[in-house]
Amino acid sequence: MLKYLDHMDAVFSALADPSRRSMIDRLSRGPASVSELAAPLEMSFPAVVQHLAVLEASGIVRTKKVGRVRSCTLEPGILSSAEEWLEQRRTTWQKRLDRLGAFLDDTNPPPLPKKDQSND
Amino acid sequence: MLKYLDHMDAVFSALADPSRRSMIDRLSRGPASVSELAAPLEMSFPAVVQHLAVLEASGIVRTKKVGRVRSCTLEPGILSSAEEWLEQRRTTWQKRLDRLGAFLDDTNPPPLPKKDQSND
DNA sequence: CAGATACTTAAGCATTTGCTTAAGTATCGC
DNA sequence: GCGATACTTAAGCAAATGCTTAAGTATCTG
Repeated sequence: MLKYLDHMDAVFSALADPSRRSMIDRLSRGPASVSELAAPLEMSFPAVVQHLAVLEASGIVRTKKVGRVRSCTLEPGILSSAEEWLEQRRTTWQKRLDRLGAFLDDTNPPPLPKKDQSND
Repeated sequence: MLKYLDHMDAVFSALADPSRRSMIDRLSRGPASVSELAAPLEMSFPAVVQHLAVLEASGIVRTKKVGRVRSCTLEPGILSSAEEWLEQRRTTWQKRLDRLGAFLDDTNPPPLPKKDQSND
């Protein structure tokens, strides 16, 4: 397997598949066995196991085998890290817009404190 | 190109590549031409154009050609939608933990405030 | 107009991904 | 023990991905 230079690669790659997102969705409601994760998915059991391996490699899911059942749980911190990456870029963009707005306000001061519409 | 059943596929797939994330990062600081996006990336120009096409298909980036220069801008709403998907699952998980905690508090009042834990 | 700049398009190729089937192995319940 | 259950592992394959080079086409600049 190829090693990810950036861990975000693994996280966003794992999130990029609808079957894997459905597994995450299921696990957000509580731990589940591999069979439970597989039940709603229309694919072979080994295919589900492979998806699970991707989720586990990314750190999104942790599993632990008890007897013959593998129990899977969500690791919410990893989802947070992805959220933070997105938030950071989005807010950088937003701040830039705010600065631009302030600059325009300074350069060209507000003429009338009207609320409804501008005309002329 | 294959049509995505779920638009989140396109968004998270686009985010899964480090070159594309670096392009998003650059664009979060303001609009840029394709050449500007390509400059820090150690790959051929057509490769960058292909990455840009992925970003544009996902809706994360919008582009507009002015003269011979294609100007690229970030579409922050798409990043928000990805953020919301993650937040929703993470908070569903968190709420479940909170409910579980409340249940345990009701059933079995707190004995000792321990901080350590080990398992496996 | 001519040459430089900024993409654009097409073809090809190695690797990765997402499945499949066909085998295992390791508990569990009687 | 013995069959059912719950995975596990391996091999194979079609399609998608991430590049490449080699050619375009516009649009500026002098």
